[in-house]
Amino acid sequence: MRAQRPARRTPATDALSLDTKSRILDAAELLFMEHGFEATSLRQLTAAAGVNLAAVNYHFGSKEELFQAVLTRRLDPMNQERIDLLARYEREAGSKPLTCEKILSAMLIPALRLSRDEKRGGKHFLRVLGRAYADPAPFIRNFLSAQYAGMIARFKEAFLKALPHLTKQELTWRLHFVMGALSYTLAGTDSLKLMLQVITNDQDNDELLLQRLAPFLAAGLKAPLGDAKKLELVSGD
Amino acid sequence: MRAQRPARRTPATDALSLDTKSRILDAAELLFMEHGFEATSLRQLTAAAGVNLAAVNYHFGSKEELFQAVLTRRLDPMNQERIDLLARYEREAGSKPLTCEKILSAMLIPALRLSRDEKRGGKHFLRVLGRAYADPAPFIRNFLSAQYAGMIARFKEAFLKALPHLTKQELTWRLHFVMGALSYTLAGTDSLKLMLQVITNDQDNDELLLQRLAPFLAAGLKAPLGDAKKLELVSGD
DNA sequence: GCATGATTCAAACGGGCGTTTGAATCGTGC
DNA sequence: GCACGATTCAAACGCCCGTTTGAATCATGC
Repeated sequence: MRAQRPARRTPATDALSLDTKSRILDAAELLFMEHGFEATSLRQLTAAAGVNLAAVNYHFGSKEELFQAVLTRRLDPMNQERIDLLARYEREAGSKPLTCEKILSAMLIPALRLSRDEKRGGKHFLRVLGRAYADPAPFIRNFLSAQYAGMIARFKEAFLKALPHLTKQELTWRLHFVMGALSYTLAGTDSLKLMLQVITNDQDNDELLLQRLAPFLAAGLKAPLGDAKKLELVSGD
Repeated sequence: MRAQRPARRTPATDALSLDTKSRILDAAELLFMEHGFEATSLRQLTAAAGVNLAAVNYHFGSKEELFQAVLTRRLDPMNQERIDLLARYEREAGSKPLTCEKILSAMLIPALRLSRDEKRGGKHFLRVLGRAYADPAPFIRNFLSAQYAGMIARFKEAFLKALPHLTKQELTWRLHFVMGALSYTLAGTDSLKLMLQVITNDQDNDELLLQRLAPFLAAGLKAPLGDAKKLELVSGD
């Protein structure tokens, strides 16, 4: 029933006359960001893409598979870029262990590059991704853990060398916090900016943002092990 | 059309025979956590609560207003508890400024208390909340910024005193990161635990978690101001 | 220039959605 | 013990959903 892609291409003179598949992916990226997965209907999506309603099921199979395609289109290259950058840093450092900041850079820079690249969906995609992290739908959760498993394992190994005072378990938690702050920050809904009264007119916004995030995360990662007595559920007064 | 609450109460001998309103709120909290707002239908919700389909519209007006009621029921007391705890700490400290860790405790402890209180919805609510942070629906975003404005302003003021080396703007960003790591962590979907291969059998899970989160966040908040040259978008090799 | 398979299209399918309605029931104050 | 407002209930309303269908159109290889 599904087709192999034929060799046909529209002459690339008009940037708007892309593949049907690409037009669907672009419209989906935008609308999933604006309204979320559940609240975006295939009717408004195909209308925005200028394609027939049935095209999504024809090219992607289902709405869920379309969502996974939206994610994988950007996420696979970004995570590969992270791994490659980390490998390059390690090569350049020779036998010396990388600093925590350097490893963090290998995580943040590809995300920042993507966010600034309007031709690759820019910020739209990162918002969709940040929202997907919090989505309880099983097909999303399974997809994301599969997508991230390799990259996370690779970076955990690198951080372990850079932070020898941490146990494996402690590092796992701290990486969890890092991912939290990162996804929350990159997904950055406007309401939260409003909530914190951040002024965000600037276009180089994200660059400034990551320059602030990196020292924060590096300090957190390097923190000494906690006393396990700092937080007490004191009830009486 | 809407009614004032009458004095009627079922005899509290049976914990399951609550108000219709409370039963709806409890079922909504659970289902919104499991499936999200959009993916939860009023039919399954009212069936789970054991009430008539029309009861949601009768008691709350609409599905959206029900969602706000679910949030406000827990969030208002929790944020008030945070403010009160901070005030108590300040009183106890006299004229000395609070430490960063102490202020953080005032933020984290009420959340931890709530998360461990099964009678107040326990973890369910915090997941709903974490997910709401990432939701693009305007009615949710406006509601959340209104709910948080007072609490955040109060804590920002306290942190400013504890961290005199930070500018107001820098602190705003760091609080943004703190909220990100906190909400992501408390919302903690299982997929992310899976992704990071965290073993989470323990029931006192959340307590351990916050004991790890607090030193991480404190270190991040106390970090020296960044160089603004650490992150470079180097492209060539 | 026709056969073939890929793609597009309009239309319809069955079903679930949030909300409304108006009558039945309940609980209380008089 | 009755009147009245609060609450519950079954049923229906109108609408939009994701998906499927089968015919029309297109692009290509022979």
